[in-house]
Amino acid sequence: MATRAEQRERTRRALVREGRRLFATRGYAAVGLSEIVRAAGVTKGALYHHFESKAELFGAVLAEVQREVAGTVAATADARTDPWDSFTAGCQAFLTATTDPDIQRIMLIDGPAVLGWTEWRAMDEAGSARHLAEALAELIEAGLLARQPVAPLTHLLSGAMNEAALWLASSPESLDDTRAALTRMLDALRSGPQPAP
Amino acid sequence: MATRAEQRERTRRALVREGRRLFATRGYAAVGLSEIVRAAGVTKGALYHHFESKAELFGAVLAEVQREVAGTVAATADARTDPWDSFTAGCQAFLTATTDPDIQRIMLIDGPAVLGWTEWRAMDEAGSARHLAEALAELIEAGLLARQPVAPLTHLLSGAMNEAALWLASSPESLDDTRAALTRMLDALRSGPQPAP
DNA sequence: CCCTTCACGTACCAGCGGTATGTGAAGTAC
DNA sequence: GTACTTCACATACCGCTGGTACGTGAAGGG
Repeated sequence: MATRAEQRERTRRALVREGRRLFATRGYAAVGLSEIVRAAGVTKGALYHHFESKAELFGAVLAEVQREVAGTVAATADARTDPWDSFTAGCQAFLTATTDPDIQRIMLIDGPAVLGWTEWRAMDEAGSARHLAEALAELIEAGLLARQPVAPLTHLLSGAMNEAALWLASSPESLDDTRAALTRMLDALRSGPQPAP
Repeated sequence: MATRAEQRERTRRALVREGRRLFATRGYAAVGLSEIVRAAGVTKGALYHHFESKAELFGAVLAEVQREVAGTVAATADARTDPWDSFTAGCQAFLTATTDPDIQRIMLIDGPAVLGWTEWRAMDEAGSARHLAEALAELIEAGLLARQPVAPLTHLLSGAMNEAALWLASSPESLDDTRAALTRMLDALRSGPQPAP
């Protein structure tokens, strides 16, 4: 019917896809493995052949989500030429992407609790947070931000946007206000030659 | 041996105390009820007489932690007379308090995942986040911050400090840099008459 | 054609959160 | 004092969960 590598890939994809769907809608703790394997059309033997634990399956799901968000942010930022414009556009894109409740549940709510904050941070660093750190470093080099260590500022801004996105999920009417507040905060940090308003 | 109210209070305190200790050191999911009740010197019957579920016990623990942190922040802020000084000192106090890994695990890592973000937010709002919102409102009234909706800025700053504290737990050598970055961010937001540096 | 490998399926288990019920001391009315 | 009620637990038990040991049949290699 198919080669082994193909079959393996298909099963793995099905598990990650259904796991993601269920984890997103009901949360990591509330969904059992039996439900996941049933939805994926396989058994627990298959799941434990691909993943060492329930947490590792969740890790694969989270990695996928991180890649998507990072891709969206990078695409938005790369579409701009002006460094500062690229930076702020990337931040707004991140805020938009992470306002999706499904992404939130996996990436921001369950992620740290299931994998531990350290591992979660490592995955975030491999995703959108890396873009943020690089962008900040470039802005400092270009003189648009005060010269300072990049890491603390990265975490401050990353945390600010994460929390803002979570809040927006329950207060969507505040989207414009929050965008404005974020822009105000970013602009306030700006130094050096300002463009005409 | 004792009145019923006294006994009840003692048992409840023991459960919350041991629950907090175990949740803090090993995380909510990794510690079983049997271990908690054994440490508290009671049985599961006692636990379920006081709390409706494991999650509710965790909620009581989280409430206690929130009260402590909020108390520390309020005490620090109230000790200053100048509004802006009071505000920044409160923020730094929050950063210091939440750098404790035990507090982090309960308040920032497991809290949202166990209780759900909405309920977690409500408890945060009842704790230190309320002080933050009030302080920001006063600063706006005093003309030290640009007139703007308070809620978005509250969440941006709250998230920034939460994430910074979590990061500091794994990078304690960056404490000074992070404090400086936070101060820089807060000062950047300031408007109106600046004092002489 | 045979042997090995591998991608699962099957059967099972310890331990978990949660519950129904028992029990004895603390409180209460007379 | 005594009979009755309330309450703060203890005991015994259950369904279900994540995890594991082992079986199986098709794919791949010589």
